[in-house]
Amino acid sequence: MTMMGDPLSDDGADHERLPGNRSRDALRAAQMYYLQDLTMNAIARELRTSRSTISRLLSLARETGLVQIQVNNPSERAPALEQQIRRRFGVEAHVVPIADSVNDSEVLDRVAIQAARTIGPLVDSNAIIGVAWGSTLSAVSHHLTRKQTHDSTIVQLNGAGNTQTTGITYASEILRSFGQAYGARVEQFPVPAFFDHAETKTAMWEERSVRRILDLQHRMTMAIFGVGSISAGIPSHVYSGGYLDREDLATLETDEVVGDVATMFFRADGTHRDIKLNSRSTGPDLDRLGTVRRRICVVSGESKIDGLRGALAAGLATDLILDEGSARRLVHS
Amino acid sequence: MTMMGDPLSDDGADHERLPGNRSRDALRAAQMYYLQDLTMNAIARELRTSRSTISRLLSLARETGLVQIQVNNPSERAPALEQQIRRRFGVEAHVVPIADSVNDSEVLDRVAIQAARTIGPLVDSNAIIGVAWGSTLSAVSHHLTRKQTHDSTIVQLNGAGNTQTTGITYASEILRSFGQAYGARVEQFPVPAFFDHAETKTAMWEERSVRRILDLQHRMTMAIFGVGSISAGIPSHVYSGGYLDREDLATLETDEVVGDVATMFFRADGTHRDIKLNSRSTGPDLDRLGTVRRRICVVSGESKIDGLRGALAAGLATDLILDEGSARRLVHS
DNA sequence: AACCCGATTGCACAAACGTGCAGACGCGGG
DNA sequence: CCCGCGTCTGCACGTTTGTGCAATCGGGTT
Repeated sequence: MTMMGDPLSDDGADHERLPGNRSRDALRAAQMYYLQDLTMNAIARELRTSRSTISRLLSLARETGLVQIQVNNPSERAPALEQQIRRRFGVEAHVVPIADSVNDSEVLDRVAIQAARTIGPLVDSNAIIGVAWGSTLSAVSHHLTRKQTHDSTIVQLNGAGNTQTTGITYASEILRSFGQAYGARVEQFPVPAFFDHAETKTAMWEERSVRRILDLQHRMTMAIFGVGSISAGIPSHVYSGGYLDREDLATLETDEVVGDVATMFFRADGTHRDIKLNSRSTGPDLDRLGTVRRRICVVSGESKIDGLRGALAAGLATDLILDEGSARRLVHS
Repeated sequence: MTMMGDPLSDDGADHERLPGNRSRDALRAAQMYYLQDLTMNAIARELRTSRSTISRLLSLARETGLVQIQVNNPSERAPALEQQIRRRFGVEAHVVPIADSVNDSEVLDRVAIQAARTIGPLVDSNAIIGVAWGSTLSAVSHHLTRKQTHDSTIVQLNGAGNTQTTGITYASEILRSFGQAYGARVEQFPVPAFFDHAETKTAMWEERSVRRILDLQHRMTMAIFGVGSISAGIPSHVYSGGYLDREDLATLETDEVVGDVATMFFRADGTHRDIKLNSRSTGPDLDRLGTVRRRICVVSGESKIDGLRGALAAGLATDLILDEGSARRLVHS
């Protein structure tokens, strides 16, 4: 059989180019597949192309957010764990079901996928979304599903430079993914994670280029972050990646820090007064963070539980996405 | 391998019975399948059961509305046909893509499936939903996806009795399906489709039992109906099912009727003054119908196009779900 | 015209999935 | 206790779907 030119578009009138003619075919195919329950074979016959093309069109439709699949947690009779967490900690919990047997890196991956799909529907136009960085957020960023929005902005929550690398590529990759998925502007925060001297921070915070970012953060409608936990078996990026020296780590211990969100530290009871490092950290003021409408915390792995407890005590999150094992440990003790 | 008792519920604490323990497993499975992209095999291993069970659990999850798949029509750059219809007729169009080659009964079926899935997301709690009857609505009713709502009511739009059968079973099956799918009360309208004497209707309309239904109809928040078309190749139920005698059909012609919605007739220009049969019909007053917030008209098959044109001229619908062929004929002439 | 390079297609095969069927289970009645 | 009946399970098979690969297309450049 020989080729024929673009057999799918049989209404060949207007050739608008940007939306991609392909995406219209994807919509057609998606309607037939998901709304009419035809098989790919049937669709292929009807659109005069091969089944594999349809398979690929459907992939496209899913990836670009044309098709949205949501699993709704029928409110009241949600799984026991989620209810308990909501009652005890006052956050909306999304527990990711995972058997205990799976290894940590797979847990992270699966939590990340589900987090990405849970976040998707919550994003809407004109949003200003603060995004932290770290291994958790990195994993999430790889699985975002696309969603078209107008005039949205992704803003970096805290600096990422350190003494060894500028950290820029790592953090900016994460931001870029978010921006691309939601069609949003990306605003990086080009400062180190920690200043060496608090005075430098004070000075920088007066710079107009910095104030622009701070202003965006001030107007955030949504924040997305993981937590760091000092006691973690595998310590977070922050505690091992060359951001802090021996002396810094010592002051954290003295200050009874249990964890951090976006490189701002807190204690087990949620307080953060007088924690020395915070005055040099570029993360958002935690009191102010607590006023953001929607604050989504993603946690994977039981080792982060101490940090998580602190973050919850501090009321940093409105929504919590975490694996089942951690959820169990959170309530069962 | 031998059986073990209920291997899926490993948290065997509370045995609430009504929600069905099974549905919790279905939720778990659905999350793993649709949100974490695991294969059924992997899920089966993790939940210690067979892949086929997972397959069935997922079916359940879809049927009961635990999983909702929606294909969104990215607003502005919607297919040309839908835009044209919206502009020319002022209704939100949902065109069901179908090649011209398929036969009429399959068209009906596929329009019905897609209609059911389009309606689903629009239904919400405290709704009062008026539902007509006819072959189109019957087909739709077979494909509704479940959705939990509180305090919703399904109310029959027009009587269904005729001289040969009471018509009750047919219409009531449709209503029952809707009620079950949305967890709603069902209010039947136990009157014939047409009274023999207009005075009887007037009298009945004063009865309290009837007034209760009329009152519900008055407070409708949504109405769902097909259209009848007199010129249809295959005439609608109404025109051939023993509801009307030869004389009635003659007066329709005299009155220049082109079609009906819920057994209320109208002309090509959308008017319905002085159409004699309407005074004996039990359908809703068309002027009043036009004030319902959401009015969904489902049409399949090009033969109904004349009736449809009349209905659109009368402004009876806010949303129109129809097959591609009809949509094309609607705009291309 | 000849060439090249990335995008797109259909093919073929492997992986994943749906479903009829027969056996196992739980429960109530004889 | 045994039997019957409806429900649920896993198996086996056929169907449906994903994907690496080679061929083809389109359009831009030398």
